[in-house]
Amino acid sequence: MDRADFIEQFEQARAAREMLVFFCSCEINYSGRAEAHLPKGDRLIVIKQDGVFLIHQPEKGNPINYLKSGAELALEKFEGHLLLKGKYLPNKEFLDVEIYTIYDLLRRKLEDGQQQTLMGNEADMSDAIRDNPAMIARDFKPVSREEHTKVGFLDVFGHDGKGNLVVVECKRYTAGLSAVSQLHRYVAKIKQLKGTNKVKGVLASPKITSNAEEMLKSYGFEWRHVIPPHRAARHDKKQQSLTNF
Amino acid sequence: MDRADFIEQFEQARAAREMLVFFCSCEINYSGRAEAHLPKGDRLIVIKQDGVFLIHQPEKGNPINYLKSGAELALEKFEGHLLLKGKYLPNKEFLDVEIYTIYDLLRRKLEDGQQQTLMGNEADMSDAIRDNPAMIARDFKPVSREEHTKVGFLDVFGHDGKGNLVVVECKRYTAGLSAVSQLHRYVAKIKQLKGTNKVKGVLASPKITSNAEEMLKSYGFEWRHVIPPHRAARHDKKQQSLTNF
DNA sequence: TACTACATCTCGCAT
DNA sequence: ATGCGAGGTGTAGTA
Repeated sequence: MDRADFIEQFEQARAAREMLVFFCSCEINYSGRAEAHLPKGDRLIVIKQDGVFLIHQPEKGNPINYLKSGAELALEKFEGHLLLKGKYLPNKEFLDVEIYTIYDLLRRKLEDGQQQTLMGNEADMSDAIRDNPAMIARDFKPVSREEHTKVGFLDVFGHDGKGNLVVVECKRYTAGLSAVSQLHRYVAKIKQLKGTNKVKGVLASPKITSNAEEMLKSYGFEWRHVIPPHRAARHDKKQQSLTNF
Repeated sequence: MDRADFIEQFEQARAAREMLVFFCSCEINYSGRAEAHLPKGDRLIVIKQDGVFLIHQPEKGNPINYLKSGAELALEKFEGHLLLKGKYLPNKEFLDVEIYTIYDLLRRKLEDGQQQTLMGNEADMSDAIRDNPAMIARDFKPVSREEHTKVGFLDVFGHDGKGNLVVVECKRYTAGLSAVSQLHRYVAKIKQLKGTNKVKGVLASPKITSNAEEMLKSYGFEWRHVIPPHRAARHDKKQQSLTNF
């Protein structure tokens, strides 16, 4: 594509707050949270209406370079080719793209005010536990869920019939060492805050690594095998009837 | 764009392993690690040569829906419109896109074998500490760096002149509670493994949150103010001469 | 703004 | 394949 034509398309797209995507050959320098350089190659460049700036290589899922929403963009001529300069000032980030060839370009105003509905996240898991406290223990009485406290963010918090406070940490996937550390932190804080040692820690997840289980036991905590609601719905019909009502 | 034309373009692009991007109006269902639904709206769809499948709304940086490299795609007619079905079998993930209108399309084989060079990551930071151990303590002697052990991944490990083992955990940015927990885990493991209590924990980062600092002190650990190399290069000329050699 | 934790996290590396 | 931790993580929610 002709250089002057590209400049015009770029300016019009930005002025109209349209989405702009193009294939090009380019070389990239990033400076900000790190320093990075990517030699010349073919890429897809996406510029969104809100300033989001994405550069994708032909493989792999993540953009190789990017700036966040709110970035400012400027296109200028530079030593016989084009220089597309992006900056995101809040983080002092700069993304400079030397563009050698523009192959193809699309631009369009996209209309989309929709939000995704999602189920099966960690909040849904703590919901299920609150509604079926027997998952944790016969005598477990949850009193709060997803609560931000001075202690931190407790997934489920309650007590049992023996005068123990109970802290439950949920993980949607295999719980590892960091999950145990997190639980340990919460339990320690609760002990300190309430001035008691009668605090139990429970980790609820569909799976746990052997190292994590060992560490969990060394702290005197317990693990409960809990399958997140949406997966229970597909893998276990009985579980579904428990968790979805 | 005409439906039959789109089908042909899609099939050709996939057969030739080209990158394919298009604007469309669509409705999306995802099932796999969670269950999600996104009502009809305008989006950018990107299909990469390796099967990466990205759907972007007109704002925000991350794709609203996606499948990873290796996904299989199939396009079929469905009740008067088109259905683009993606599946990623290793995780039993399914991404179905009902396409109502195709606005524009680009496809091209992109040639790019380049890799990004990056400096200023955590490894560079542990390098700098290894080369300037006085950053941690006058008498600190590093013996290893970036080492995978049974204990975990130790950024810098060494000893001081008083017979203490020293574990250093680096963070490129503000260290929070989880960084302290991580350090605590490493120190505990080292104590257990070496059968000694003479193990010191040091957290090195440019910043630390107040809660994290409090927790750090309660464990008897210490914090060192360390600026990652690439930022030191821009903010402190003296630091540059130390760290870049 | 600072702080915290989730994420359909992704990715690389080592076992 | 699993385990583990980094990431230019991004993003949401709260104090």
